[in-house]
Amino acid sequence: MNEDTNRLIELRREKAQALREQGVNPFPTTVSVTHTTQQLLDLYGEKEAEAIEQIPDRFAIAGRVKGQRDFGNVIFLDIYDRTGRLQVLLSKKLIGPENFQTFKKMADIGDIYAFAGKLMKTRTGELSLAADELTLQCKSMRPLPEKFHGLVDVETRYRQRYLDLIMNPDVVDVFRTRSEIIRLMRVFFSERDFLEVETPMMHPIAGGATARPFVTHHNTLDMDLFLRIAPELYLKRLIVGGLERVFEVNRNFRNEGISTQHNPEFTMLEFYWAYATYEQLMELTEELCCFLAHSLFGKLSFVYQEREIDFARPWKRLRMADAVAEYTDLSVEDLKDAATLKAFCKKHGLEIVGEPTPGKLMVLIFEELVESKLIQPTFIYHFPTEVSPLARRNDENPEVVDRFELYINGNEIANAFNELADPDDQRGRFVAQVEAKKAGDEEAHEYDADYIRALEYGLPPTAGEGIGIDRLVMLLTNSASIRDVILFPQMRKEQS
RNA sequence: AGAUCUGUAGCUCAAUCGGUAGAGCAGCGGACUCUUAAUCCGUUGGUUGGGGGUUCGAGUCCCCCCAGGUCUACCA
Repeated sequence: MNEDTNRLIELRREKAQALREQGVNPFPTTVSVTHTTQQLLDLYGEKEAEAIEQIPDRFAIAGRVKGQRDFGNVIFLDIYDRTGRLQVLLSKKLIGPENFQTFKKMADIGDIYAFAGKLMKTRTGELSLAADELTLQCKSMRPLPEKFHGLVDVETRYRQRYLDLIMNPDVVDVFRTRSEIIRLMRVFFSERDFLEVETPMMHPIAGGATARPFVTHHNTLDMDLFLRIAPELYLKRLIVGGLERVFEVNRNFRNEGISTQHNPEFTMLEFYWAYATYEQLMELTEELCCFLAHSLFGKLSFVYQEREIDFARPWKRLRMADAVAEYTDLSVEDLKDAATLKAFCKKHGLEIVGEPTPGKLMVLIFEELVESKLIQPTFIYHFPTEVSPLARRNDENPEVVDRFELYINGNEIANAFNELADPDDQRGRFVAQVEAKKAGDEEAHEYDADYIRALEYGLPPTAGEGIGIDRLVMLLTNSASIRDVILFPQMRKEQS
């Protein structure tokens, strides 16, 4: 139905107009509030009725009216503020017949009111505010969803998150937890002397990851810019600058598909630690995740989608080659032979593009056949050099880099490595990427000359890591879709 | 991008084989001074996502389009 002709909205408009004519502004400035609903419950919820009656103070709360039980000369209201719910008792006796009548005629579920009065206990023993004063704080023009089933429609929940938040307390909890996780991360890194920084979101060169970027344009400079796909190259410039320990919590933008695991803009924690190695990052990652789980749950295990996830340390560590050997019938020796790997891929229906190296084939097999089986936290390390253009080679085996990814519940949660500090090696890797790009690899890196210049000044031995916050929040809030942990997930345009 | 499912009143859902579009809640009118989805009586509300087709007749069958969910692909 056309929203402009909806009779429920029309009725509320008429009520607002009637209020104006009575001298009541339906959209006033605020009145002072003394307590939240939770404060009152904490202070007086357990007290006996007699004790409550002795309290001479008046209290003022404000919130949305979400429920109403009308008994003629007395009305019970469910008032919700950010902390929870309190019952308000409105009676003709206390507020006077005129106010009482006005409320009955003009108030709707969804309106926001402030109430002041003394506390009381009802016959059922529930702490309630017996209002002797009420002030409309906002006239709501739209009816809320039904009180029992609430708002279920997933599309409406995402498009109108405000309504989702009004109706579904579980959703509020998820976003409170998300906020708490990010707060704890800041505590964790601050305690370890990491400096929080903000680096550009608009990059002249989209670097630091392999992904297709969003392109935008700066009019005055008349230049195309890319929304960042990763902050990595800027954060490492800061390590060159001597900051030594930095972290950033911010959005990355990747012009890729949307799924339960992917949103075009997503939040990444990246941190860089000079004079540390990726082995130390594994330790730090375990510490961080355990700190989060312990802070949230008071223990290290939790259930995700009916599966028990256990953060108890130490976490499993597997070289990628060993992981592939463990989860397939290939041997570590087979992994060096392109022909064997190609045959294996063909047998398992894995699509091969071009003439990949054994390393690339191993990664393909890993991603297709192994990843999803890594349920408990597992570090996979020693990635092939050719898929890791910014990572330092392993000293014993230059074919692999000192890099790991963390998998939990079959999902990549973190990616980390010893940073490549050798500017000539880095230049060579960029050149290889540029050639891959010319050969049609849309996601290959571009050549970043200033980054090479920075490396030429000297990057101390550094390890760096990125942690996908949305996915970690999914795990820790038992959310099945990334859209459930992003307040306003990306949607197509709504039909008018 | 492909496969598949879904879209009916403000919300949550019905509607048998293709045969008069219905309920609960909300709303509106009324009763009620202790309820917790209050209760009771009465009652309004529909271009069935949009467009086209088949048919005597379409919410239902067919085609196109729009939006969403899930899986796959890309990716973190």
